[in-house]
Amino acid sequence: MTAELQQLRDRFIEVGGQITQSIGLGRVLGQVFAHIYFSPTPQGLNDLTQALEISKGAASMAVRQLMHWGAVQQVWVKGERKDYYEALTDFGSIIRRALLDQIGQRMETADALLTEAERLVPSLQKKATSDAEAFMQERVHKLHAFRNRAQHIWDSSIIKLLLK
Amino acid sequence: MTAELQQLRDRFIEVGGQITQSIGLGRVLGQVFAHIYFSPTPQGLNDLTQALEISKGAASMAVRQLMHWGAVQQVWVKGERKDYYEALTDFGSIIRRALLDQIGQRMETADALLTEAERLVPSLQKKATSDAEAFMQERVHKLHAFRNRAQHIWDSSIIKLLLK
DNA sequence: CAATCCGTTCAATAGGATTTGAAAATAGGT
DNA sequence: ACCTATTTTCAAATCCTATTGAACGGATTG
Repeated sequence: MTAELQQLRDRFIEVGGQITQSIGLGRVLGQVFAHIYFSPTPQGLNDLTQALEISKGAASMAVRQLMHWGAVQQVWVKGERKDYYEALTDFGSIIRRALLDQIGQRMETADALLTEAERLVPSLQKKATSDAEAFMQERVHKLHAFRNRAQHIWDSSIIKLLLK
Repeated sequence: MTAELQQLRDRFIEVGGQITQSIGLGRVLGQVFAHIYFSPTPQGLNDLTQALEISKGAASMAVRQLMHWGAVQQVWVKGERKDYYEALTDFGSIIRRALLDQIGQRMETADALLTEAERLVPSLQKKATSDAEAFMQERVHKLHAFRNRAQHIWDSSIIKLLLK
């Protein structure tokens, strides 16, 4: 491989790390995927620790996360005891799974709170509502309306990504 | 305001902080917005520092960020010198602006790299390409293809959010 | 079955991001 | 023009998260 190509590859690894870092997944994850993605041969943990100068633990964790999202798969290299990995390239599926995994629970947390708020707030309508209570009602209501719209947009975007 | 309502409000503030925290925007941002959103009257920096127990600096920065995304607007309270803020409720627009702002540059960075890669890689086709070079070509090509599709999905999702 | 090789775990640490708070800048009032 | 109230800035400190690496467990080999 020419020095030029190697340099390009390193840049991809760097940018991959920046991207995952910036979305709160840690630098290593993106770097590991980029490294494997640009490796013509399956890569073992050793290869990762050496190429990226990270610890075995970090490599192990990153690879497991990537497997969980189907970004990487284990391959069998005959005559070798080590685990080897290669990249999968259906980015749509990968991102879809990662998004569902990452954002799913947060949506549930927010949903739970909204549901509780709805349970509490409508009961106010019966009382002679103070200004403060009426205001609270309106705010919760607006939030609820947006939640429904967001849900819809979210679902249809996810489906789009899912389809080839 | 009843104790129950106050408690609910605090929970929204807490969850708001968790959400912005988890997407790498810092806890304060979400808390400040939630506080203002659930305040019937315009809020000054003092109100924020007291209610959320944060420093004046943090409050100032959070408010400015929120203004930049149109999540909050300054309002004039007559007879007061302080700046007061109230929440805007067009969440679609707010999120759209925040996304464009946050993800925009990253996309550009990645784009620049891909463009450079494309510039470098096609030139390889003329040479007698080694296996390594052919492989690199294929990988860059797949990435490029995805980029185009992602661009399309991104744009149409953004437009959906934009429209009421 | 002892020795070795790998992968995983997790407490400790390093590194980085967030927050503070004092100082500087700005705007308002007299 | 000065004084005061308020906001903004940014270096320093704090807090938190990602990463390390030693210890463990499981699996393979001779």
